[in-house]
Amino acid sequence: MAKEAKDNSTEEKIKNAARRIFQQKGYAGTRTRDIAEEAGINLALLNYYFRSKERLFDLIMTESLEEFFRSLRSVFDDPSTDFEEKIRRIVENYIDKLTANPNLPIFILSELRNHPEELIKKTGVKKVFLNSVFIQQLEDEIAAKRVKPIKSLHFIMNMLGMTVFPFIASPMIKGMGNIDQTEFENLMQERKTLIPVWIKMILTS
Amino acid sequence: MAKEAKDNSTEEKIKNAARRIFQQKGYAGTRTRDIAEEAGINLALLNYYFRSKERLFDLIMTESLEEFFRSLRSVFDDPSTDFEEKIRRIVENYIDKLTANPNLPIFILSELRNHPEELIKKTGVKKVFLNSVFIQQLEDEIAAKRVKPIKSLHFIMNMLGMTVFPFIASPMIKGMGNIDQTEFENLMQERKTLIPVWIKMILTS
DNA sequence: GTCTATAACGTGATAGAC
DNA sequence: GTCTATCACGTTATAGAC
Repeated sequence: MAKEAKDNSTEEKIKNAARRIFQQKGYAGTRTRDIAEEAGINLALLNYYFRSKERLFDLIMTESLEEFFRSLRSVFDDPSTDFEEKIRRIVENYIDKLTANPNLPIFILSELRNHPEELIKKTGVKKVFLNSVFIQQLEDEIAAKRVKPIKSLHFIMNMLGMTVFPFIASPMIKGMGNIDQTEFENLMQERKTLIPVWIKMILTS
Repeated sequence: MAKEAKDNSTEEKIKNAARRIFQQKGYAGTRTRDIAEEAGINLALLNYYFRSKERLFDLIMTESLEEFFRSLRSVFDDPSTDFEEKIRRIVENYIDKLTANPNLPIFILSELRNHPEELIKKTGVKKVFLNSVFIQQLEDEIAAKRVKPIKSLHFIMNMLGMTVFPFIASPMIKGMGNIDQTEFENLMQERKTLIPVWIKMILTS
């Protein structure tokens, strides 16, 4: 073997630790010592590889955004699926990603509070949504009177609200329903099929 | 005048400054010096009145939770309004409160990440929701077959998701739609009447 | 590349004059 | 009650040996 597996290199170990802790505690709440300990390395190595806490954070944030929006963009702009199929895929995609990584949305949205303009740019969020095939298909459905008129932003807020909000509020939801993590995840699996049905009801009834 | 107006007392000035900054930057991201400056007083006074950053934070958090859940609880448990009326009032109540205080949900939910158990207790969230008149009315509607069966938690996630999520994600929403704060608030006003209609569609169509 | 030791700095908190 | 000055400590970052 000429090289180590990427995941075991020191650099990757630090990045993985940093990702976990930054996403859980946010930038200000994270100490570089925690990252070093989580990575099983010495604190000095963090600065050796990444120069500073801030640069490491920017790297993690950029990768998180990139990784999260890339797959969504591919669904939004897939010309080979119709409107309803896209809804199903988007909901499924989000629920799978957030089940695997429940802290991601609140991490992104918390940090967004403090650096809105700059992070919005990085997400490329305008291109992903406003000019997407998906939104065009929604407008086509409305024009053809196959669905009732609705503003694109209202539609998006409904779909993302129903899908993403439960993850953001999961401690609250679990408290309200007296359920544990497993039961919560089961509910979210149910929502994969329920949300597209509900959205269709909103658009047609 | 025997007493100063409450809002102008030094103690209140510090509390108001602390509320603004804690809610915007979170506990870890806030420096006591920022609070002092925002309040227009000296740093030492903060400790004179509130003993420590942590005690001041606990006070702000407790009051934020209390203030936020008290009015909701009164709607959830009002025996004089029917099911549909409660939906309208809850949505309206949330949208009004969050329009006035948009940082509140992400503040609470971010800090909840780090102290779930303890904050859940303070909210009294179990009593507010699970045993509320509102949820009982939902179950009655289902039993009487006036609405289709739906799990209470799914129902709550939908209602809160549609209502609260846009505020949490507002920088993202504004970026997506290329809209400013005023247009965003107009959309939220529209949602006051739209969301109850959408929820009804989900329950009956 | 990796470590130990430490410098440099920021932040929460307090002492003490007024 | 309010201020200035300062302490005590924790954290980021670096120097330097290996």
